[in-house]
Amino acid sequence: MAKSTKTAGGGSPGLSRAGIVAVALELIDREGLENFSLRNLAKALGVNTTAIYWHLPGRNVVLAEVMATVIAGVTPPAQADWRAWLRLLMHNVRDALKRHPNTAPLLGAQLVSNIAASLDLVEGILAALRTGGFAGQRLVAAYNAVAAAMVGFATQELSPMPEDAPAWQAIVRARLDAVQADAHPLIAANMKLLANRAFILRWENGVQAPMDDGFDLFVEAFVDGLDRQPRDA
Amino acid sequence: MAKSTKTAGGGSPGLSRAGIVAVALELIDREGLENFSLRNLAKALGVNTTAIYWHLPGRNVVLAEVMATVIAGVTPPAQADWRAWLRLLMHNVRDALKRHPNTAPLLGAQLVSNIAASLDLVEGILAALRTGGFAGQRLVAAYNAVAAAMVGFATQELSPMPEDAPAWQAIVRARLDAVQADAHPLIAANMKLLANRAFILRWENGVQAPMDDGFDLFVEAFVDGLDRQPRDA
DNA sequence: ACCTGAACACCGTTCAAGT
DNA sequence: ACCTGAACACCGTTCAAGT
Repeated sequence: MAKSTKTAGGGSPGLSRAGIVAVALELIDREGLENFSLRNLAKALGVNTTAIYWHLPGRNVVLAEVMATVIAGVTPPAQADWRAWLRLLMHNVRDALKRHPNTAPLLGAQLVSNIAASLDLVEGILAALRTGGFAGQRLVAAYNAVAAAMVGFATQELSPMPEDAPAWQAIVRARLDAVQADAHPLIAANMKLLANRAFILRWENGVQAPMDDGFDLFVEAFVDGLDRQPRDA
Repeated sequence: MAKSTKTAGGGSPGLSRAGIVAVALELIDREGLENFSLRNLAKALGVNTTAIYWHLPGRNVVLAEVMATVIAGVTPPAQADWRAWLRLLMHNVRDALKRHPNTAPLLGAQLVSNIAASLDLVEGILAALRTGGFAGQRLVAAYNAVAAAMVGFATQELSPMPEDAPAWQAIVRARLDAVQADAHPLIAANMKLLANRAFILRWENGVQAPMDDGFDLFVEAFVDGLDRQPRDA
């Protein structure tokens, strides 16, 4: 366990903001968000914990920067088909989170991570909706609906499981085994299709048990429905 | 600061599972999720921290139970109009989170809280979708889409702000002030409508700055769009 | 059965001090 | 300018001990 030469980028002096964030993301990918701490991060960097504070003001900012790198590049290039653009955006966000699923809880649930999103993304969504005919107050409402839809499915699909997976699996399975056909007929009738494939009834997250069908339906429904809403306030 | 007689329900011996959870929710409502700890909870209960462990196995279970009480009662009674049922469900979830906004991050982003949802809710969603004509694999896909839509908007709208609100507001405002009309024309043109009213461009959460228009459009778009999707796989 | 008390192995952040 | 070291005020959880 030697020190130094661990800056990931290979900067000359020692630490750098970008290097710290890169190692933080590696650490979260490997060990999970629950096990991430500035103390562990400092250890991985071969440095004293408090050295981080010279480059970044605190833990929340580190996490915001981590999320910013995760969702960098999700904004599709402009195109005439605004519905296709929105679909592509939603898929890009999900794909980005799939690459770093342990960061999923940081997106959406924390206002901190709002700053992670670029203004180009905001402008892109507004441009797509403007092409679609939305303006004024309706443009803002549609923007908020898109922003929510963009992260709503994937953050839940990919949210991490409890630490002790086997115990968790046992609880959910016991719950499913106890389902009575008279009280919950549709759950009972579709048990094989639902078990570990549906929210609330699963014991693995989207990494092990992807919900592609549900996501595709969600995207199609949302974009189709958005196109059917009135344009002006 | 006397001890005992703080069980909220007024149970005879001392602590009770329900009493602990009730006080935990009060504490989170009052002080926020960031400042919630089992040690604070024990103090509020007038008891040693480790006494909680006799009634509940750990922090995560306490939080799951808290969320269960928050979303208890969101499932609407069955009705013939399945679209109206879904709309009502989505509004009920949002209303429940509005009553306890500090718990919003617990819902959706944490697989733990999955167990907070009742099987009646699952059965209700399946029944509504079955009435709408969904079956088999498409039923499961539609269920997952509904489950995501149900919590996706509200959890983000109501997610808490960073602890030091003024500093946060300053950062977001500075970002908005720096918007250039040539680089981001639509943001610039709609600045007054967007500032503090849109995701990424706000500095207050849904408690201070509700997003009613965005939520209503989200609900209408999703339900309309869902009704337009093919029913069979 | 229900709770206390001590202990273990951690946290984020501040601040003076080094180089 | 950049990092170390000590210190402060916390955490969740385990486990033996009390009553």
